[in-house]
Parts: sequence; C-alpha cells; structure tokens
Amino acid sequence: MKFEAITIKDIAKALHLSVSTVSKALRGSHEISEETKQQVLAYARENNYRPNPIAQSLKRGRSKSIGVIVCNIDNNFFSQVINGIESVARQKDYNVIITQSQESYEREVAGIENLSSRSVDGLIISLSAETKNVDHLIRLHQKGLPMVFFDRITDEIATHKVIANNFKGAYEATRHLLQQGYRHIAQITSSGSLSITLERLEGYKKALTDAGLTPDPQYIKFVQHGGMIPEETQQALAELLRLDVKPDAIFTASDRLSTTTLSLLKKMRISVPRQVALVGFTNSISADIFYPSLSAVTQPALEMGQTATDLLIQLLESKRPITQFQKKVLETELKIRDSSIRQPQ
Amino acid sequence: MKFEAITIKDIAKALHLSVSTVSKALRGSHEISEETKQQVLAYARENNYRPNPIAQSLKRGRSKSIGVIVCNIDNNFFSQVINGIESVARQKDYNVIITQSQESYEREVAGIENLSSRSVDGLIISLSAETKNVDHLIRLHQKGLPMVFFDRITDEIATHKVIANNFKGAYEATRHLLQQGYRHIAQITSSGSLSITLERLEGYKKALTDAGLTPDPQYIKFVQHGGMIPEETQQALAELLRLDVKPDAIFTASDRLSTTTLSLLKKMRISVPRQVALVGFTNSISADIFYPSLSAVTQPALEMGQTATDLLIQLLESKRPITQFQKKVLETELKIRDSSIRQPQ
DNA sequence: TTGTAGGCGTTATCAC
DNA sequence: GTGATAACGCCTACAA
Repeated sequence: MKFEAITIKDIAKALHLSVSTVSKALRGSHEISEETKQQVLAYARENNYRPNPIAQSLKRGRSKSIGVIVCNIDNNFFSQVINGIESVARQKDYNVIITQSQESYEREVAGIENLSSRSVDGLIISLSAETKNVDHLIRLHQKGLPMVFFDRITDEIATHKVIANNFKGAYEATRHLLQQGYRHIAQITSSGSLSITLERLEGYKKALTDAGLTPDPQYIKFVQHGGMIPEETQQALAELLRLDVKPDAIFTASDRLSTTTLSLLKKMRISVPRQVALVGFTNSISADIFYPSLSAVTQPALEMGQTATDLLIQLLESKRPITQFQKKVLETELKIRDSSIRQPQ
Repeated sequence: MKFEAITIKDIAKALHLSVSTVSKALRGSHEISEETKQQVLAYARENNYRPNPIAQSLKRGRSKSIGVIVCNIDNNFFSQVINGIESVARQKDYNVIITQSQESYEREVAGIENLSSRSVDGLIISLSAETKNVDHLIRLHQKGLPMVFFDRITDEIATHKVIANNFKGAYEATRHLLQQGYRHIAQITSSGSLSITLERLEGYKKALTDAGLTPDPQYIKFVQHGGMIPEETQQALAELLRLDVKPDAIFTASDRLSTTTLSLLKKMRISVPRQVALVGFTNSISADIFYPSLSAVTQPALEMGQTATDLLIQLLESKRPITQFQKKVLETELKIRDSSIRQPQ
C-alpha cells in the first residue's frame, strides 16, 4: 500500500513555476511577488499540501522527534510521566517515540541504539532495573546526542536530570511509621543498582537512626525487577514474614511493589495495618479505594514528564552548547490513609 | 547541538571506494568481492556505522513507524494496549509514535493530521469521546493511509478492527447483578457517540429484557468525557441517587468510570454492595485490593494491542491491496468479587 | 522576481 | 567487480 501525496514539485509543474519559487512562496519569502505567493498558497491549500517531514528532517539534520525509554508503560507512575512528556512535546511540535526496556539491560541497549542514530533528536531516559553500566549512553552522549534523565538517573553523565525528592519521601514515610509506634520497619525496594533505590534507602535509614534505631539489613529486601515479576515480590515478602522478629510495618519503595505487596498480604490473609502496617510509593489514583486505603508517597509524575521535556527541548534548540546542567528535585507528597494507622490493641 | 555520525560517504572516502560499492558491500550484495566486503564491513563495525534511517525513509518512501492515537495514556486499559503495541512493533522494527487526544475532537484531528502526511506508515486508532464525525480519517484512508481501529471504532471506514466482546461483557455483568437479585440496575457509561458505549448499552439492555425487565432511560447516564473529568461522573452519580426509586446496583461501563464511581461512593459513605452494588469495566490490576474488591469485566488489553499491530503491519507489508478486512472480537472476562455480592439483609 | 544547481544519505540502475 | 549517476522531497546559495 502506498500513500501518495502532493509535493512541491507537483505544485511547480501545475503552476509552471520552479520548485524553488514554490518553496520560497510557501515560506512567505520576501523575494516572491504577492501574486505568485497567493497563487501558490491557494493551490497548496486546495490540494492539501503538507511538506514531507522526512525530507525536511534529512535536509535540516533534525527529526523533530524525541525518544523516550522507560521500563514499562503499564505502570501508574510512568504512564503519568509519559502523559506529561507527550503534552509538552506535542505543543512544541515534537513527536514522541516510546520504547520499553521491560527492566532488561539488553532491551534498553537495543532500544536506545535504535532510537539514536539520528532518528531522534534527543532522549528522555529512565534506566532499567538491570542496568549497572551506562557505557552505551555515555558513548551517545559524547557523540553529542542530547539526553535528559528522570527518576532512575545516573551520576556518570553530565546533563539535565529530573527526580522526585526520594530521600525526603522515604524519610517522611518511615518517620510516619515510627510516629505511629512501629519499631520493626522493613523495606521492600527495587534493584540496588537504581538511583531511586539508594535514595529511598537512605531516607529510610536516616529516619530510623534519627529515632535512635539501627537499620537491620535483614529487614531490607531488594526485588531485582522492580515488581514486574510478582514472584520476586512474593519471595521478598515471605522472607520478611519468616524472620524471628517479624516486621510490624513495611515500606514499599516503588509503585508496582506497593500494589503487589498489598495484594499479596490480602491473599495471605494478613491484616493491614493490624498485623503489619504498610506505606508505599505509588501514583495510583485509586490508593484511596484500596483496602485498606493505602498510605502513600506520591510523586508529581505529570510535572516530572513536563519538566524533563522542557529541559530536553531547551537542549535541542539552544544555539550554543550548554555546559551548566540542572538537577531538578520535585517534592513528593505523603498521603496518610488507613494502611499505616496503628490500631488499638 | 549537533550529533555527527559516520556516513557511507565517509567510508567510501576512507577506503578509496565509491559510495555505491560501499552500499552494496554493506548489504552483502553478490556483486562485490569477498575481500572488499570484509574490508567495508570491518571498517563499518569499527566506526560504528549506522545507516541513517531518515535517508532510508526518504528513499524507500516508508518511515518504519506507526502512529498511535488514544484518548489518554494514563489509563489502565490504554497503557496495557500500548504495551502490546510497542512490544510487537519493536520486534518488527517499527517505531511507535504516541499521541493523546485527551478526549477532544480537535486534538484528535490535529494529532492525526500531524501523524499522517507521511511521517508515519500507518495508524492505530481509538476514537475520542467527542468524535462524532470521522471525515478526517476517511480522507486519509481514501488517500491510502493504512489504519487499524481498536476499542472505539467506526463503521464508516472499511479496515481491520479489534474490539472486545463488549456486548457479551456488559450482558454478563448485568446478568450477574440480576442473578444476585438486584432489580434496579443503573448504568453509567461514556459518550453516546462511542461504539463501545452502544455495544455495552445493548448488552445491558438485552440482559434486562431477557430477565423480563424494561430498561429505564432514567437509569442510564452518559458521561461525555468518559470519566476523564471527575465532576461529570459525580453529577451522573448524584442524579441516579436522587431518583425516586434509587438504583440498587450500578454498572459502570469504562475503566475510569469504574474507579471514579467507587471512589465517589466511598466519599459519600454509601456502602457497597449493601446500599448499592457495583460492577464495572476495568483493567486495573488492583481491582482485588479495592474496597470492596471490585467485580469487573476485564478486556484482554495487551492482546488487543498486539493484534491491532499485527494487523496493521500486515496491511503495511502486503504486496497487493487488501480488500478483505477482519473485525477481531476478543473475549472479556467477568471476575466476580465482593462489590456485587448481595448481602443478607 | 524567478530559476538553476547542488546537497542532505541512501539505494537502484546501468555502464564500464 | 566496481563506479557513476539519478532519484527520494526539500531547502538555499547563487545566477539570471
């Protein structure tokens, strides 16, 4: 199947003009007479002429599209971020090309490889859970491909970054549990190679030590694929519940982990918060209709997507090379609901 | 910022060959000597040569990318569909360009206009809630742009379509409520111009008449923007609860409507299912941790995305024009949970 | 004011 | 077996 469309050449032929005259007329050049301009414009409109973006891209050396790579789009947080990305990009006339890594390092490398090589002007990236090495990105960055990181970032590349205040979010969540009187607070978190994991871990530890407690490694469970594989979460949870001193509260440090853990606890008929309290990172808009309603750290996901896109487009459209980079830290919000409220014994 | 990369010309210059020789060598042509081939391939690999996809697109007249337009990506159902689309497309080496209509007709027209004009080889479409007229799509289709519809489809364009068995899904949901003994079953649904709305409405009505009941228009509330605007849903719900004979059960016919309605009922302190039962269409993976756990019609969203993409790529890569079109109907699944189980009085 | 020519990177055709 | 040339559609010096 082919999709034939009218070109500048067709217009030129029809109007007995040269392509350059038509081209100039279409862009309203001063060199062209009013009369010719009108004629060309009218013909173009009638025949619904659209410049071929591919030819324009080839000529200009920019495709007016940006690549996005996330672990998985079917996730409250990431779909909200992409909503933000798409809105800003569309407004500034950029296409958004989405790729999922599915938390796999290989897929991330392949996806980014594919997006780059000039089919994309820049990249918006959140690293996969498996990614420990970012050489593939360093190479591209050195070659001059602009990129902005969000959420799961890396220190090894100097560019704009947008994250939530993960430290503070985790700190507040943990402190809240402490204030409720819980003392054996476990954490289920993503892969230890992710920036978000470390930041949230630090916030959690700081809250514990500020309360005079010593973080216990036994209470910290890493789930390698960030909750995408329910069995991994299940195992982490089972290990926690098998400890001699069972946790009386759990802090789940990512979106999928939070909903999965709540679901697993329900299946195991473990009462929340009576037997174990729960606070999680989640951007689910349904956290208030969970049972129990889920106390949650929420990230400004839409804003994160918008900000990342603004920063990337700044990079793309800047005349001179940018050497000062921003790391924007957006505030999280702790919404306290039932899952963490201590019940009278 | 520029992103310079090596071209076929650079290779030719370096190796003192002509561009055409290099081009052929790279694609393993028989015409080229083994020796030259190895030389070129080795040089290309060393210097990490990637063909410029934009130049290839211009030459071939196809961009190897497909456009997707949905109302909103931040939605369980649609993000799952897009997950499916992306997976298949990536595997077949197509880029996926996402656009959101935000349920606005104007945005849909603009988005599609932008995706077409040859920046995209084909389109995967789910119509916006506001769309009553599909002339913008008919025009493109007649010009030869391949497209596949899913979920919210139109009869006015002959092409492949993929939908869930909405009639049956709604029928079973309603019948289940009837079997539980509910007699005043209301429906909150999307815009009346959407195919899914009509199909689900028919299933609902058929279940009622099969049970000897007469559908009452008062019990059917249309929400124009499919739940994207909570106030609209709230008003629909309020109107239902203001009726002389209040509904004893509600069937919510789309994803966002279901979660929003449950949330609103909770805020109004209306007990579900005791005061009013609820069954909804939703693809939330968290329906079992809602309070009460939500009886739900689930669509095979991932499969829908995969199927739509397979069909589109068939269209794109077919040698001869296709005139026989499929309408694939995928089965829904009714998961009965607490929100619809009649309580002892 | 309009037209010619060349180039963006790749590929296909045809000549050597 | 290799290379010159033209073409995809658009843009832009430069020439007329």
